[in-house]
Amino acid sequence: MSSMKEVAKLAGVSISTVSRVINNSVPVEEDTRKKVEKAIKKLNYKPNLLAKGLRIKSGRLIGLLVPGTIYNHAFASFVDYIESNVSNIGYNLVLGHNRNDPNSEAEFIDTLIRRNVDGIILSRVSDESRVLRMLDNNKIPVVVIDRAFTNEDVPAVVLDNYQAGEIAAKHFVDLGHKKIACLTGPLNISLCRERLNGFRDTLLKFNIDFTKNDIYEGDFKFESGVDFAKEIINNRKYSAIWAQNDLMAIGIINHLIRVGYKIPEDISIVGMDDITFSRMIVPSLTTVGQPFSDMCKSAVDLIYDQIKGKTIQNKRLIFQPYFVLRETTKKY
Amino acid sequence: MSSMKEVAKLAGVSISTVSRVINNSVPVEEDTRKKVEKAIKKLNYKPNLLAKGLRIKSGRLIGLLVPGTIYNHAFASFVDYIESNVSNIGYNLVLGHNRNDPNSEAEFIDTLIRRNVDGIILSRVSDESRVLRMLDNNKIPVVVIDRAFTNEDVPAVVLDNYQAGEIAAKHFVDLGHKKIACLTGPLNISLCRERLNGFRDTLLKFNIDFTKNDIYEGDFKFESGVDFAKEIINNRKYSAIWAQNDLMAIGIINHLIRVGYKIPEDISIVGMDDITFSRMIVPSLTTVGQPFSDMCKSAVDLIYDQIKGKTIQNKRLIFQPYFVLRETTKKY
DNA sequence: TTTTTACTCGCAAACGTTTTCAAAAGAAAG
DNA sequence: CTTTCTTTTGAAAACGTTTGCGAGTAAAAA
Repeated sequence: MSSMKEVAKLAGVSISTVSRVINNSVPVEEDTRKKVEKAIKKLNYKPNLLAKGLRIKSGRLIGLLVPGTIYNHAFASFVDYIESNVSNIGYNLVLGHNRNDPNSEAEFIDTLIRRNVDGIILSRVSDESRVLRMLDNNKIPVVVIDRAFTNEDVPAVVLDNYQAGEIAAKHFVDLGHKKIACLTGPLNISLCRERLNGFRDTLLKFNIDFTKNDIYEGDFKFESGVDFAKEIINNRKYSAIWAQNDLMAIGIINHLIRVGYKIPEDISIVGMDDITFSRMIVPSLTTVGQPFSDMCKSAVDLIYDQIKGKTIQNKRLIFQPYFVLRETTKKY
Repeated sequence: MSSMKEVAKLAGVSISTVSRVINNSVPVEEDTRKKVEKAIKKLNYKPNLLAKGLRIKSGRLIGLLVPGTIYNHAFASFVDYIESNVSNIGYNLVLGHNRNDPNSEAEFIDTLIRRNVDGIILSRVSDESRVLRMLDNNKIPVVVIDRAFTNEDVPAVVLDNYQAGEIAAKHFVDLGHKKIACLTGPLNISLCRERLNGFRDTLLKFNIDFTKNDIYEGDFKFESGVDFAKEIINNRKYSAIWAQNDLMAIGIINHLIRVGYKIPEDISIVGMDDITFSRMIVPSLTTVGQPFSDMCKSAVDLIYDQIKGKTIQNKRLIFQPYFVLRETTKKY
């Protein structure tokens, strides 16, 4: 790798001049600019990003912490979309998995800081307060996506989860269902409760019976859906089920089909997320989608605004879920 | 962020001493070590990685280039597994998507070099020769995963794709199928041809008719499977189909079920990859699996060996596919 | 012509580390 | 009591950039 010094020597100018034509921070005479540019081309020179970063205190990096993409396809989308947007604004993405281990999570954040990252995007954090403590010592732009912090000061890109519940419930109401269950995610997670609230409130508004007993707590995994299905088939109590993510919905469908149910004839099922696979199964999954692509774009926009020093007016960007009618639901 | 200078001042020693206790490169007296360690703790000091990297010419980063994980779930696994292993050896992962655009691909590699990455892992490259040219100017450890370069000098972690074809074919043979088709990936990709060769050779060895006409070229996407299914249902010619990845297999199944086929009663289908979703559909997909986790571990091991200066004996690590019997195949 | 102003450019410090070299101090040997 | 050898430490250069300051030159104003 050639350095500025070599470019400078070849062009017969000083290092500072080379720097100036590269960043064109200060006007340099057309003549010398040409010379420098020629030298740069000839040596195929590219500025070293560590040196630059050290000097200007910016690693030109954005960190992304995800819970791991294998068991939840939704996060694979996050990684993809975020990388694209990060790349679009001229940064690189350094990726870390939260292994449900606060320590390795903290260690990752730590290396990010030590790399002078310009921003950090977090989705699902093991230890919120610890992360926050690490972060606001150093003034690093942050945004959480998918799950807001309880601390309302940290910018967040989230879904209107309450409305997601409303949408699912409304769909069941429209179809005339009366016996409805909900398979939630872990209820210590607030977005699961919000979804549930929207769902419950809407059902009650339409005078549909829905009690504690109709709520089942899952863990967002496929098996969780299977287990739930096993649990409810004994008493054919429900005609409709909302699972709070597609993976669990697919688990439910999987088991119900296996034991001979017809879907949607025997039971209607709605998922949530609209992962790519939900349209690939038969019957294809009716679901409440999240605009992942838009949310990711907003997340890095929000980081970028902070980098540029804009004060962000709206700390919480709320996106609306959309309804995807497919084949797993039917009039009662 | 505090710096070495502050630690040094607080501990009443020189910067060099601080450096020495941190890297314990050179013995320092127990007394002063204690003092320094106390100061480090007190200031919560962590070495800046840009400065360090600049000095020792190592960004402590490993770059990963993938084609994008959204449309092919297999690559989501790659990202996950690679990140885990990279993290295990104390490095961070910087992720880039090859957008099927040689230019943005080149630009990504370029920034990696400018960041003094210690290694680069490539899976699916748009412009092999260009990437190679960029890479061996600078002596950066490289390994390709999933798809080997034609240049046999660059270390590769690949599947025994020929054997994958054999496994699929053998299974059909064992089940007594005679009319067999293959939906391949893009045939300009060598691994697709290898898979096909293994498949074809095995069928022919068992005197099963298999000609050009039984080969259909897909593009590894779901829709490709659907289209293929549409094409073949008119003449119920085949009793068994091998799709060269699960996504296409799922597409085939999807459409066949839709038009009333029973699987595996009417037709047997085998996929390839063993992505997480292949066990979640009904019927679950019989498939030829790739040991992604092991392959990724080997890939970063191979990088690590190169970083450590070991000369790697075996430039091509070949992994064996495994067979996963599920529900989409049946005796003829 | 002399003075002022504007424009280019180079020097050198700085960013936060590592590492070579040598100095200081203490221990061992003569 | 020197001399020599170890051991521990600090000073300073280096990694490759950016940037404040001032010098030099040319153009504009007096």
